[in-house]
Amino acid sequence: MAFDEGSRNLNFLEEIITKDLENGVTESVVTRFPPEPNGYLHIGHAKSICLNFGLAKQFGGKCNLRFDDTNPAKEETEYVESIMNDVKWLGFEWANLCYASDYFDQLYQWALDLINAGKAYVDDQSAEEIRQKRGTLTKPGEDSPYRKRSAEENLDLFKRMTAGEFEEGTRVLRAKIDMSSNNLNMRDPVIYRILKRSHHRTGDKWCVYPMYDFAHGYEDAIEGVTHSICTLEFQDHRPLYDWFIENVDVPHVPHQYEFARLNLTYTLMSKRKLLELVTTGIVSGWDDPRMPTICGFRRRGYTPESIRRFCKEIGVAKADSMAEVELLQYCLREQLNRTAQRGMAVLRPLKVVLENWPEGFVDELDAENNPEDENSGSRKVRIGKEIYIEREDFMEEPLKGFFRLAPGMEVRLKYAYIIKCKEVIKNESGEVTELRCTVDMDSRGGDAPDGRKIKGTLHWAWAGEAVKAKVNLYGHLFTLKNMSDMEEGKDYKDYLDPNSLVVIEDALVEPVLADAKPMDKFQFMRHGYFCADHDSTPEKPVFNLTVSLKDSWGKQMR
RNA sequence: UGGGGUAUGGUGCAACGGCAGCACGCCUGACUCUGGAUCAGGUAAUCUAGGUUCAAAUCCUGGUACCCCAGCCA
Repeated sequence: MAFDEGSRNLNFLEEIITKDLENGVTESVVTRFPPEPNGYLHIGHAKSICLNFGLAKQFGGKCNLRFDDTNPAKEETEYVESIMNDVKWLGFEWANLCYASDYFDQLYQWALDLINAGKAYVDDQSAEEIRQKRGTLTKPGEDSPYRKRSAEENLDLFKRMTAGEFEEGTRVLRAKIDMSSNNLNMRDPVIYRILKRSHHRTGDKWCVYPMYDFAHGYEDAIEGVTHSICTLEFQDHRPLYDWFIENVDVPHVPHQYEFARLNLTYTLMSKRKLLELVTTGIVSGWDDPRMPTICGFRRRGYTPESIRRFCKEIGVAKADSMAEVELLQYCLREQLNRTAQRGMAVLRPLKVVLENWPEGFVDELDAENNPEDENSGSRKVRIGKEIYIEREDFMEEPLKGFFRLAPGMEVRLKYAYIIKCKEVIKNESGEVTELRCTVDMDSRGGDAPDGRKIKGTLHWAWAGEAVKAKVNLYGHLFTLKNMSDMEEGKDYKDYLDPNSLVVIEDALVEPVLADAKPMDKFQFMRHGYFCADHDSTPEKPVFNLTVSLKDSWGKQMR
C-alpha cells in the first residue's frame, strides 16, 4: 500500500511532493511562479499562483516570484509592477523576488559550456531555412549544414554575436540534439537569438537573449526549485528541460510537472486577445470590471479570499476542463453574504405617495446592518410621505405567483410599514408614473397588529434623503459559454454581449451607501453585491455590480 | 499519417482491486421582514469492446474521442 488513509485525497501534485519528501528526494519544497511581464495577470494565473504559493506553504517550503524576462521585445516595467501588486493582493508573499535577467551571465556561461562540449552550435541559416529543415510531424528534420562546426569556430561566432557584429536574424545558437527526434522540440532547438533591443532591466548590455526552453530549467536550478509546475502544453518540452540540466554542471536538479490550465465559461483567457480588448477600446482598460484580469475582478468587487477559495474548489488535474463561472460566483456570494453591509438602493425608481401619512411626519426606524452577522449592529433609516420603490416590484396585472405590489395588494416596506396600493397614475402614453397607496400606521416595524401575513417585502428609498447614484450593471463580456466553440469564420468579437454593461444614471440609494469609500462592498438588498467604484464620491456615488443575488423569481420569469 | 497527454453525473474534483463520493448547478419542499440566506430531500456519471479476478472506474489487450507540438514567443 503506497499511501495510508491520512494521505488519501491529495491531488497529484501533493502526492508527488509527499512522496518526494518521504523518500528523501528533497528535504524541503521550493516552487516558483514565473510570469512573463508582458501582460496583466488573469484568473488563470490565479490558479497557478494558488498552486505554487499554496503548495509551498502547505509543505513548509518557499515560493519565489520570478519574472521570466528573456524577451525584451515584449516586456515592460508596467507589467512587473502590476504583477507584484496582484500577487500581493491575492494574499501571497514570495520568498525571493527574482528575474531571469539576473541570471543572464550564468546562462551565458552555460551556453559556452555547451558549445565547448560540442553540444551547441551557431547556425547561419535564416529562420525560414531552419523552419523548412525542421521536418514535419511525420517527417524527420535535416541537419543544418553548420551543424559540424568546431567548438572553436562556434565559440568565436557566438562571441561575435554577443558583441553585436551580426544583425538580428542572421545567426542563432542551437542545441545539438537530434534532428530526427519524434519530439520536434528536440530537433536542435534555438537557444540564443540576436535581439538588438533594450531590456527593461539590463538595458543595452546584451544583444543576444536566451530562449525559454534553454533558460527556464536553469533558472529553476539556480533558485533551487524542487517542483517546477507549469501547464500541459509544456509536457513535450520536459525532455528538453531535462536535457539542458543534464548537460552542464548545475547547482541543483529541478523537475518539471504539468497541470491543466484553467478555462472558465463565458471567458476569454488569451493574453493576446485581452490586450486587444484593451487597445481597441472594447473595454475601458485592463481593470475594466468585465475583464477576467485580477485587477478587473478587484475593481468589480471580488475579494482575494473568494478567488483563492475558487482555485481550491476547482482542484487540479491533468485533464483539460472548463470550470463554470457559477462556482466562482458562489465562492464570492458565500463570503459577501457573511460580511457585506446591507443597504437599500432603488435602481429604477417608481414614485409612491402614502396618502394617509401624516403631513410633515418623518419616522426613524432600525435597520440591521447584516442579519448574518450579529456583531454588525444596526443603523437608522428614515421615511416620510413620499417614497420610491423598484419599478419591477409593481405589476398592474400581476402574474400568478407575483407577491409584490399590485392594485389592491398589500406589501411590506422593509423595516417600516405595510402599504396597500389604491391607485395607479399614468401619463399620456400609458406609462405608470406614480402609485397612490395607503399605509397601515399600526404596522410600524413591519408587523401587522392583527397578525395577518404579508408575503412580499420591498426595499425602498425615502424621497427626503435618498441620494442619486450611478450604477454600473455588469454581466458576461461574451455570450458564448465555451469560447473555443466559436463558429468557423467567426471572431471572438462576434460574441461580445451588447448588454455586458448597462449604466443606470439615476438610481436612488440610502445615505449610508452614498457615504461609501471607494471599494467598499455592500449588498443592495434584493439585488446583489455592489462595490463603490474607485472614482465614487459622496456627491456622485458610483457603484459596480459585483454579482447579483440568486433570483428564483427572475429565473421563473425567464 | 509521428510524438506527448487525457477520458467518472450538466460542470469541476475524489474513490489508488472491495457499497462510485464531495462541491457547484438544476428540481422539490420547509422556513423567512431580502423571492437572499438557512434547512430537508431529489435528479444525475465510470468513452468502448474484450480479458484477468470471488470482486475492475482502478489491472491487461484492442479500439474510439478530445487536447497539445512543426516561433529566432513563453
